[in-house]
Amino acid sequence: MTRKSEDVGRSTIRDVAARAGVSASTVSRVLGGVYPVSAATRTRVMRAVREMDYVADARAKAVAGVATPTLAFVLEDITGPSFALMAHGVEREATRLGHLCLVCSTEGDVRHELEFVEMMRAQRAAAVILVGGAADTAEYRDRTRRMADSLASAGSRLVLCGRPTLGPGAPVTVIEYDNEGGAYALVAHVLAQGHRRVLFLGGKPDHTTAQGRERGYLAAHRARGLEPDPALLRHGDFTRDAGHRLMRGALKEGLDFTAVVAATDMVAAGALTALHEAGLSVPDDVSLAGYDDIPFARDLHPALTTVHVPYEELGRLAVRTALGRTSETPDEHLLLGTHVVVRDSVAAVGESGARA
Amino acid sequence: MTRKSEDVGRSTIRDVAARAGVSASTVSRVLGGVYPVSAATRTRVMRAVREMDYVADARAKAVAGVATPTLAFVLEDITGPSFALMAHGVEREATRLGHLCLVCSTEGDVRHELEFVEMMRAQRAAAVILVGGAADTAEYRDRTRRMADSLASAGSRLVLCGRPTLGPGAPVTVIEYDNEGGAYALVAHVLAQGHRRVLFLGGKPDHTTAQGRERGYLAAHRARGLEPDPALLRHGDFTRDAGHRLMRGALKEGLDFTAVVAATDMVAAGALTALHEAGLSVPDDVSLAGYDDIPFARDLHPALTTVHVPYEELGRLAVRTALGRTSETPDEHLLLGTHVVVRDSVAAVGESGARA
DNA sequence: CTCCGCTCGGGAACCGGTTTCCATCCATGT
DNA sequence: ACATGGATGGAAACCGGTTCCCGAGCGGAG
Repeated sequence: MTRKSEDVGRSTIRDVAARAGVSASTVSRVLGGVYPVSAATRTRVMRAVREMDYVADARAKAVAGVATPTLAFVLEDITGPSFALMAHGVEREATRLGHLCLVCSTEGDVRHELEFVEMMRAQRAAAVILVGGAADTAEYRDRTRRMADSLASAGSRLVLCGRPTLGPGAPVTVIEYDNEGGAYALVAHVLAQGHRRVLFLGGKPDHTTAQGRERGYLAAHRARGLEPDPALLRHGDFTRDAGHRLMRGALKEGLDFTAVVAATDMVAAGALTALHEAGLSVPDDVSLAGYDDIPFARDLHPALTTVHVPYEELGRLAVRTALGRTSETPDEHLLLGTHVVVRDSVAAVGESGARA
Repeated sequence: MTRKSEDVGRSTIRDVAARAGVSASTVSRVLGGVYPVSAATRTRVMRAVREMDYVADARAKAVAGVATPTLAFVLEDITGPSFALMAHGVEREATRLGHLCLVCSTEGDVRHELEFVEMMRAQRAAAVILVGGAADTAEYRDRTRRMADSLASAGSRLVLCGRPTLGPGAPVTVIEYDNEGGAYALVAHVLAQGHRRVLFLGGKPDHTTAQGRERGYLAAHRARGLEPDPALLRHGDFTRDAGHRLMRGALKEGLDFTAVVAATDMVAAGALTALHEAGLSVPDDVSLAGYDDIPFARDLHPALTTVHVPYEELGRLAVRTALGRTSETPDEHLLLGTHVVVRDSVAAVGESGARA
C-alpha cells in the first residue's frame, strides 16, 4: 500500500511538477497566471495538468492565503415559499459575486443554529445570513449579539434578513420589510370594503413578524376609530395547517365575521380550504386576504388579495450590503417597502355578509 | 501595522499557546480531546481559548488531514416546490450525518453547472448531488459522464437525483422515481371515471421526466385499447405559467376534452386558474389531475388529485447511499415508487361532460 | 535506593499549496 | 570580449493546523 500518486487519483502539485519535469513553484505560477513563464514550460505544465486532471486543493490554497470567498445562510426550512425566495436571492447574488454558498436548515432548533454559526466561523465565511423571523426575547438578543460579536472578531459579518434588530452598536447588518405598514394598508383596504368584523389569523405572539402584522391590523382599525373585538384575534403557526385549524375552530364556534386576514399566504391557504369545506364561498360569503404574495397566491381560487413582499430582492440586498462593506462602514439597517396586491378574494361586504 | 495577534482578532493556535504558556501541540491536543493532558494544563489552555474566543481554522485542519466532510447539491431553482423538497431532504440528511452543505442554483445554465462541479472537486466535497430533471441528449450523457469520472478520480462521488441515468459503468449513484408508473396509474384512474378525451399538458419533449410521464399517459390508454388523439398532447415548461398558457390556448381553440392531466402540479395550478377564468367548473365541467403532490395541491380548489412523489425521502436517500459507500460498493440505481392520491378534482364524466 | 515504565508536553516534520528570494542563463550595449 | 540586466525557474519559508517522536519528570516495584 504505497502512498504514491496513483493511490486514488488525488494528485498534488508536486506530482504534476514531477511529470512536467519542473518544480512545484513553476506549476503554481503557471496555474496562477500572472508570473512570467516561458511558453514551452507553460505548455508542458498544462499538458501534465490535463493528463492528470489536476485541480488544486481549495482548502490548501485558502491556508496559503488565496481563499475562495464563502458565505453561509441559515433558515428554518427551505420548504417555506418565502424562505425559498429569500434563499434564492441570497444564493444568486452570492454566486454572482463569486462566493460559495453554504446552507443550513435549523428546523427551528436554536442549538443547531449556534453550532452552525460556530462552524461558519471556523470556515472563515465572509458573512453569515440568518433569514426568517424569530421571537424577540431577551435571550434572542443576547444570543444573537454574541454571535455577531464573535463573527465580527473573526473578520466575518452577521446579517439578519427579516429578523428583529439588535440593540445599537451590534456589528450587524439588518434588512427587514415593513410588516406593520403592509398589514395596515391591507386591513385598511378590507375595512374600506365595508367590513367591520375582520378575523385576524396571526402567528406566534412573540414572533416579531407576527407582531408587526398584528400592529398593522390594529392600527388600521384605530385609524378609523374602530376597536376590534379581541375575540377576532387568533394565533397559531405560520403554516397551512394552522390556518386550517384556526379557521375551522372559528367556524365551529359560530364566530361572527365577514372577512379574514391571515398573517401569511400559507395560513390563508389553509383557511381558504376550511372555508370551502364549510360550504362557504369566498368572497361572496366571506372575504379573505393573505400576506407575502407567494407565487401560489394567484392560483388559489379565488386569487388571493395579499401584500407583496420583495423576498428575493431582500436576499440579494442582504448579500450585497454584507459583502460590500469595509470595517469603516457604519452598521446598516434597511427597511424594504411592501404594497398590497388586489386580486379577487376581497369583496365589498354584501347583504348576505352577516353570518351567525 | 504589525501582524501581531490583536490585528483583527483571528488568533492562531500559537497565539493561544503563548498565552497559555504551552506549546502549540499541547493546545491542539487539548482541543482534540483524546490525548492525555493534565487537568491543570487543560484548564489553562481552555481559559486562553475562551479569553481569545479562538476557533481553529477549518481549512487548515482539512489540509492537516482532519477535514469537515462536505457535500454539495446543485439544482435549477430552489423556488420550485419539488426541488425545495428534495433540497430539504438532502440538507437534513447531510447535516444529520455531520456534513456541511454547499448549494448552487444553476438557473438552467449548463456552464454554470460545470463550473460549480469543478469548484466542488477543488473543495474535495464528499459528494455532489445533482437534483432535478434534465434533457437526455448525447451531450448530456457525455458531459455528465465526464463530471462523474473526474469526481470519482478525486475520490468524490456524483449523485443524480431524479435525473436520467448514464450508461453502465459510470461511477454514479442514481435515485429516481417512477414517472411512467405514476402517470400510468393516474391516467388509468381518470379513464376509469369514463373520460375518453384526456388533454395532457406535458413538459419539454426532451426532458426525461416529461417523457416518462407521457409514456405513462399513452400506456394507460393503450392498456384499454385506446389510442389518444395526438391533438390532445401539449408541451411546455414545468411552470405555472406554461400550464396557464397551454390551457388558455386549448380552450380558445375549442378543443374537445373532458379531463386534463398535467405533468406537474405547478402546471395543473396554472391550468386550473385558466379553467376558472373561462368560467368552467372543476370537476363538474372538466376533471383535472396533477403530478408531484406538492404541499399546495391540497389547497387548490378543488383539492387536486395527483401522484405523490416522495421528494424529501428521495433527497435523504441520495445522500445516504452516496455517503455510505466504499469503493467496493457497486454503482447503485434506485427507483422509488409513487402512488396516486385521490382528492376532489377528478370526477366521473357527467352528462354535462361533452364540451364543444 | 535504583530502575522501570507511564504520563505529560515540547520540537519538528508534514499536509498542499503560494510567494519570496536568489541563482542561472542568455541577449544586449559598448 | 565583458559588464549588465531582464527573463526564468528552483529552493526554501510560510500559512495554520496535526501528529510523530522523544525526552523529562514522577511514582511504584524490586
